[in-house]
Amino acid sequence: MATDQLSVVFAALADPTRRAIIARLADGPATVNEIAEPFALTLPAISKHLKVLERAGLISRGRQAQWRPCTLEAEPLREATEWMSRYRQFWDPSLDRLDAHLKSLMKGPPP
Amino acid sequence: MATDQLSVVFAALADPTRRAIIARLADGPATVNEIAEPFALTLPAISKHLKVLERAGLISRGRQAQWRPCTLEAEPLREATEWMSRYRQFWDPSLDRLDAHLKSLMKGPPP
DNA sequence: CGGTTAATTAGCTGATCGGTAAATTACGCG
DNA sequence: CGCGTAATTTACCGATCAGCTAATTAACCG
Repeated sequence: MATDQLSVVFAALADPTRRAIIARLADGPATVNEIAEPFALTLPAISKHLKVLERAGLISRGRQAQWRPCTLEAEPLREATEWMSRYRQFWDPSLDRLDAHLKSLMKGPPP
Repeated sequence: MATDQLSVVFAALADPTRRAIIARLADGPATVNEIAEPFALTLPAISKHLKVLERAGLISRGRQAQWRPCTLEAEPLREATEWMSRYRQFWDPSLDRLDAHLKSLMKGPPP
């Protein structure tokens, strides 16, 4: 894909397994084995997904003995949402410029 | 990446060239040559990017003589935003559960 | 019809991705 | 120390991706 942060974040989200991991971490931190449990994947595969999420800044990792608990870090989601919000007028009818214009017209014509 | 629609949309957004194309189309429809003009890429490369955006449902294409004008279709952005909004509480302080709890406490303890 | 312009398709290449199996690191404990 | 458990790293594979050049299709114009 590319090297800028936003691209890395979107690329990380473009995989159902990684989105499921995020969903799991929304319920609280978890170890790698706990995260891997629901998936029909090997541990190394999960480890790679976690690395992708970490590079995107979407998770952080602690260190407790031999466990490395993962925690959701949602800040990049804010940036991604921010980028998309620039186009919100194109899909949110309540923010459509024409819609707003028509509404202002219906409130009464200018003098 | 994967085959579900959300993955396709995120994958499409995970490229700066494609995001720039979206930004361009926010100013109105454009032909392929117009879209390609600002980039140091060949036309076939742009054509491929447009196909990716089209598969993601982010653009639609008309047909006027030999021109194929592209139009922004932002509906998938709504779905993507919707998915991210599930985790909004993790980055938006005003939506944080603990934050809300503390605020309600400060308004005065229950009887 | 032939010529021009717009855009796509075909075919190739190098890079990256997602997965596995096997080896390795790191820690806790007897 | 040696063993078990957690997790990562390494090495490798097939598939997909992003880019190019060259060839092709499609539509207009004279």
